[in-house]
Parts: sequence; structure tokens; C-alpha cells
Amino acid sequence: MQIEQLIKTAIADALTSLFNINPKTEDILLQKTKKEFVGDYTLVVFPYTKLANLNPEATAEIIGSLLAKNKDLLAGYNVVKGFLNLELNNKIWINHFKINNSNNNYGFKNIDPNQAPVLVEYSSPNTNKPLHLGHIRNNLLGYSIAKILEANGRKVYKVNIVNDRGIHICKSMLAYQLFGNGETPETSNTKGDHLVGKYYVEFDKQFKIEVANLIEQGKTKEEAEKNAPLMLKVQEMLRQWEAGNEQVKKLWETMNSWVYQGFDITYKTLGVNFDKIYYESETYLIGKQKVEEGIAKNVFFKKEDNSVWIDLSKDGLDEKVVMRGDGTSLYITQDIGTSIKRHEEFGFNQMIYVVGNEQDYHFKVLFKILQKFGFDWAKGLYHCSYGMVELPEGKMKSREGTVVDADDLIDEMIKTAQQTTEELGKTDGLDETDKNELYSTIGLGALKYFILKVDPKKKMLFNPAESIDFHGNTGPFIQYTHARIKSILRKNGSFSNEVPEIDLHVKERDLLKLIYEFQQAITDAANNYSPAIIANYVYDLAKEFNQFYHECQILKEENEQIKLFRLQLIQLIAQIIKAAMDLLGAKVPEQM
RNA sequence: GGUUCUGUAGCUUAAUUGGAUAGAGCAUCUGACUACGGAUCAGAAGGUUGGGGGUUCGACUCCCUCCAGGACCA
Repeated sequence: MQIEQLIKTAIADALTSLFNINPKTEDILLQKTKKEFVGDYTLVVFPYTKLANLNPEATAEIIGSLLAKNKDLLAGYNVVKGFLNLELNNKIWINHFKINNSNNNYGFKNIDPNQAPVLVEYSSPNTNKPLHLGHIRNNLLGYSIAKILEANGRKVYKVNIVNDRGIHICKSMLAYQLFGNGETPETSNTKGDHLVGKYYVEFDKQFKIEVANLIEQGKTKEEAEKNAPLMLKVQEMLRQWEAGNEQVKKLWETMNSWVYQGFDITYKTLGVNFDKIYYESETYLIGKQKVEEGIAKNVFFKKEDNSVWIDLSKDGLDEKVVMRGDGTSLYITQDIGTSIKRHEEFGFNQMIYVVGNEQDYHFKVLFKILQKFGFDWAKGLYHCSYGMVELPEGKMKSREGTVVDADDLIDEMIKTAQQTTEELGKTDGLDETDKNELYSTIGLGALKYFILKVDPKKKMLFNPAESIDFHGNTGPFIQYTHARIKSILRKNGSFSNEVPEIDLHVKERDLLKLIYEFQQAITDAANNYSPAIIANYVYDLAKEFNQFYHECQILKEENEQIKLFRLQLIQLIAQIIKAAMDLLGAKVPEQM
């Protein structure tokens, strides 16, 4: 940031003296020079050819020759077509390194206490089945985005809303009541969320049998689904729940508590957490109340059947129900209530909903509604809409059993990590606890990087048949690079942090540039809500380090000044790798 | 039917938000100081950026249209 400003100011001055214009520095189009050309930054001169009344090459030439007079800034320049490539004086890169070399917090901004906090909502599970691969993407994204926003100087609160009530929850309850024989997570030796999920599947299975029977008796499919005994029973159970039937509530509490025990384990393994958890069973009533207020404010209107609607046809959407005729709430009802409640509690000026792109329409409507209520904070709402995780055969479907279970996948990753590590046999000096921690670090690192390196907006494909790779553009590659640097540093022992004056090797200069770019990577990632930007950055850094490592000696370097500089250089690189991976929620080992 | 998102090498993906010869990894093939850590590095091969049109000095990026797939809304 600082260095670009320096150059842009110099360019602005040059343009002023050449063409008698006063360009703003933010209008100057300066970009990083591509690898295949010589230089650090490139000015695109097409916009100035008319002012210069010259062809692009000549325009670039006169700007370049004027800038080059400042020898502290530029070591040289070259022109290719309409592109002016500027070669900076190496001192600029070294200076930046000198300033930040012993900054343990390099790249991170301090949290601005004067700014209102930002809320990140993510995870949002249902309590009728265990978490799957899609939830993993959600959780990793939410956690990482929160970290990134914090690194960029915002106070962040992570919140979760648990969908713990409704007809789908009653389905697993009913099936358990009918077929459960009183089993518990303890007696069945099953993780609580998996046990409840089993009964959700069981309901569907029995229901399908009933429907098939009814169809055989001559009913249409619709009639059969509507009148199947299980369907009638489950609806009755929901009514009893809403009426506060003690027995039903008790079963509900018991089964939900099993699920929470299970979720807690998965969350802990994944390394994600929340500052506050909301429960739909507690917020849906607030939503109904807000809908009533909305009617009074003429935000909503009622139809003859008593259902409540909002007309968004002038906003490019259409009419949308916000509460059913029988007074029962919809997702949107409770989302209205929850957001208002959260604003009362946290006074945020920005809230990010990490929710899949199947809900795009839902959030458009929700945000419009809150704007119509007249809340000024409504303009700070953002739907971080991410693509679905698909399998080679298409979307995951719980009913068809094609769901990749979160716990299974994590276990598998850790096992693969263990196997690979054992084959390589580089765990000398580690005891059993250290080793298990290492396997978990690597396995989860591989999984997290694999998922987060993809642009959140894009759908992603996961092939369970091919296990996630540990070579190339992967988490373990980056972790390995960190371990490798640490190993070198351990061998050398301590050294001065006084940066010596040396002539830079090309690879050293490339690394200094990348170090500089870490700050921008964090800013870009925060502005775009994209952990992928951090992932790509840290991969570039690790790759660049490995190239440097093969070309340059470090411990064997005979020139003491150069050796010292390289030790300092790689030390900061290791620090950045660790910090960047932490932004992705992934750990890095000292040895692997 | 309406709205909307996506489409880049065999596969997984990047492209500084309109810039130069579209950049990586996996898989395939070939190599690397007698390994400061080979989970590494170097090289080869692989592309009509779904198709066609348009906007301009310049398009993977913006506009139109068609094709394919997904999602949402009745």
C-alpha cells in the first residue's frame, strides 16, 4: 500500500508537469508487472496517449524518462507497447523489510475501537441430522471470514442460529418414539447427532412404505402423502409442541441435547466456535411480534385468509408471504426477529450471513423488508452466498444416502495423514501425543485448505473416491514449507535482527515483494469476504520460498551478512505462513 | 413459465476487478549439486476461456443471443 502510493504520487507529479493535468492518485492505473517482463510495477499509458498526442510507446517513454530521474525511487524502466514497466530501487523493498522484520503482528491491523462491530452468522445447523460436507464448507468459510475481518481491523462477533424446532425436528422425534426402544447415545454407543439422524432417516423410510401402500389401494400420490398415518401423527406432534405439551417438550429437549453433544465434538475437531448461539425456538416468537408491528407500520398487509404479505413488486421482486394464515411462522418470520434482536444486543453496523446460494432469493427479500422497516443498519447486511458442494454424481441427498458425513470425512483425512507421515518416517523425537496432534494438524490442514482455496461463490466438486492430495497446491505443502524453515532456524540457533546491507538476489527480491503483499492480501480478502485470496497468497509465498531454497544456500552461505539476511528473511516468511494459515483456521507444525 | 447463478487444459482451479504471450497444481513423460528436510525443485506436453455476435486502443471479465447444468419463486 505504502509503496504503491509512493509511485503513484511520483507518476501524478510527472503527469502534471508533462500534460498539465491534476490526476488523483486513485485514478492512476498501476499494476504489478507480470513475471515474464522486467520490472516491479507497470503503468498502463493508453489513457494518456491523447493528451500526449503521441503513440503509446512514445507516451510511455516520456513518462518513464522523467520518472527515472528520481534514482532513489527507480533503478530503471522499460517500455513494451503501451506498458511502462518500472524497476524499483531495491532499497525500497529492503526498507520495508527493515521496518517490519521484527513485527510479530505483521500484516494485521489493530481493531478500531470507534467502529461498531460486525456480526458473522454461520453454521446454522438443523437438529435432526449430523453435519455433512456442505456444513463443513459453511463452517470453515464463516470462521475464516470472521478471522480475516478481525485481521483487517474490525471487532467481530461470531453467531450461530440453531434450527431446533419445526416439522422436520418432529419427524426424528416421532420415529424415535415409535421405534427407538429407549436407546440412548450411551446404550447404543453412537454419537448423539448420528443417533437422532438415524431416526430422521427411519421416519422417511416408514413414511414411504405407508405412501406406497396407500397408492396401491388406489389413492393418488398427493392424497397418499397427505393422509399417511405418520404424516398425520407428526403434524399432531408439532401442534402439541407449540401448545407446550410436557411429554413432547421433554422428548424434544432430550433429543436436542444429544444432538448438541454431538455438534460440540464436531465443532471442536473442526476448530470453530461462536460468541453467541441463538435458537429458533426462542426467536420465532419475536419474529411474529415484529410482523405484527410491521402490519401497524404498513410494511405488510393481510389477505382474506389472514396470511401476511409484503409487496416487493416495485423492487424487482414479487409478493412474498411473511406469516401463514394460521399464524405459524416461516423462516423469514424468525429471521426478521433475530436480526432485530441481534442489533439490539450488539449494535452492529454490518452483519454477514454465511449461507448457501440456494437462499439468494430469501436474503434479497429479508434485506428489503428490513430496509422497509426503516432500519439504517439494514444497508450493512450482506449475504455471503457460497456455492454448493457437489459430488461427481451431483448434489448430495440425505434421502439417497449420498451425503458425505462430516465426522467420517475428518476421521478419514486424519488417517490418511497418519499413513503418509508414517511412510515418510520423519517423526523422530515425537511421542504418541505429539504424533496424534501432528496427524490431526495435517489431515485437517489438507481438508481446510482444499475447501477454502476455492472462491466461495463457486460451486465445488468433491470426489470421495480420490482422497485429497498432499502434494502441490495443498495444505500439507504449505505446512511442509513452514516445518522446513523452522528446521533450518533450529539448526542455526539465535541471530541478530539488525538487517545488514546486501545486494539482493532475484529470488530474495521476489520474496520481499511477496512479504509486502501480505497486507494487501488481507485487505482484499476482507473486502471480498474471500478466504481463497489468503489461500492463494500463502501458496504463492510457499512456492516462491521453495524456489529460493533450491537456488540459494542459507546455512552454508559463506558471506556472513548474506547468511544473516537470509535467516531474517525466512524467519518472517515462516511467521507469515503461520499467520495466513491461522486465518484459514489451519495450524502449521514445527516438524512433519 | 418467471427470476437468478455457474460454465476456463483430461481433473481441481487462478487471472491484480477492462490490460501484455490466460497462470498454477494433480495425472502423464523427462530430469535435479552425492538431500542446509525429495510432502521439494527444473523441464516437456496439455486452451477457439460453452457457441455466436457486439461495445474499444484492448474482453475470461461489460452488453445481446443461443447451448448446457444448478438453484430459487409460484
